[in-house]
Amino acid sequence: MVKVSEARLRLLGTATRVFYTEGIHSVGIDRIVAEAQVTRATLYRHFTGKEELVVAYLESVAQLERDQLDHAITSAASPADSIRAVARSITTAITSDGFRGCAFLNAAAEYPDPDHPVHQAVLAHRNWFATTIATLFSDLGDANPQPPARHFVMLRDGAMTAGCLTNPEEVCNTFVRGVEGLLNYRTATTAKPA
Amino acid sequence: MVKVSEARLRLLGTATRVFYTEGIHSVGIDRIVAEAQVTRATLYRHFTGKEELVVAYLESVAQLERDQLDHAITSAASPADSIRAVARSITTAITSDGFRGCAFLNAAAEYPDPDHPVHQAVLAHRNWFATTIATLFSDLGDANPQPPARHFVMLRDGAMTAGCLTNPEEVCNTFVRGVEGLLNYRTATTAKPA
DNA sequence: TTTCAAAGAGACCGAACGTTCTACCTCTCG
DNA sequence: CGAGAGGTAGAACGTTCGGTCTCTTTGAAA
Repeated sequence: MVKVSEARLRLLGTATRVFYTEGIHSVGIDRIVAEAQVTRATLYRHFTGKEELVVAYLESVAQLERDQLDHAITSAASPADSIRAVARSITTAITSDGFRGCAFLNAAAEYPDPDHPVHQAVLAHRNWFATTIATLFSDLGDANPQPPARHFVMLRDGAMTAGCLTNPEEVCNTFVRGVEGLLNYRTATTAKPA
Repeated sequence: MVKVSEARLRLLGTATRVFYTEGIHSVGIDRIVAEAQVTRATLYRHFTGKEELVVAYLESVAQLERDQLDHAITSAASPADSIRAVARSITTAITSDGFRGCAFLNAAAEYPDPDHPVHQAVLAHRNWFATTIATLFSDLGDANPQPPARHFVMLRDGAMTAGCLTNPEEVCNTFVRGVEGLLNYRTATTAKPA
């Protein structure tokens, strides 16, 4: 049994919460250290610096999303239902309390430099998501799953971004309509019975 | 003739460029003052502080977008072409050099507090955009223009956000396909000949 | 010519930033 | 028992932050 440091967990937990709700550049490590009830020295024993803490924050969120998506997909009855389950997990996120948009898109807005580790972490997670969605459309019988997958991701990005700027329910409605339209259009053209 | 301060123009110009390409919290006023070849005192003579400069930056971009959109709309032959023209202005932006996403979405990511003036400036511009698009779909003959308008905005947000994270051409392709699909679906159901 | 606002030059402020340091405590494992 | 890792506590580092200050120079209108 690997003993996971208690202080490290508190550190990463508060970092996740504070970075997500308030932004990254806006909050200093003093805030995180104080709210995690940890001293500065402890932070720098577990992380080389703020940058590494930010990357760890994003990777913890990425792990969470991967778990959620895996669960949603594997517990779906059909390929089409898998996509609907993914859509539902997105609408659930958007309508949940304290929703502040996509952690990765927000991070990318703060770290525009493509070479920066934080930006790279964002790109890595987005690549995983894109290929995962493409696999779903491939399972749906589409020979060329990229176009509908990109369409789905575009709707998802728009919904996640606008979800904390306008009425979340309306955004969710528009999103699920779009996804249903995408599924209908696909079956109407590529025509392989579900 | 109202003499517009030369220094103020330089200030706002460099602020626009630097804030857009590097983010807002990341750059201090020293950078802006230095690149604008202006002293600190001059900055604080024209703006009460950094916050006001940020708002001025966003409003200058908003003015630019309004002009572009007005021109695109008025020079279109039909209501449907107006929407296509708007879509084209978006793809043009995405594929242009130095594209870093939507200035407003990026700003919102850095200012999550809904009461903050910067956040409010973002919301104001987004409201204008939403109503403008809704008017276009209304002109297209749709009795209930909100759903397709929201769909359009969602695609736009997704495209603008992803346009600087993945291949811009692919994003544009997906976006115009989505818009065309939206127009087709609309005419196929609401059924008023163009 | 006088006047006055705009701008330049640059020192200065307190605060916050991310980071490093020493010193001491307290477990657990060998 | 003793060593060492992980934790606490807190001072301190130099830098940058946003913002204010005084003083001088410029230039055009009154």
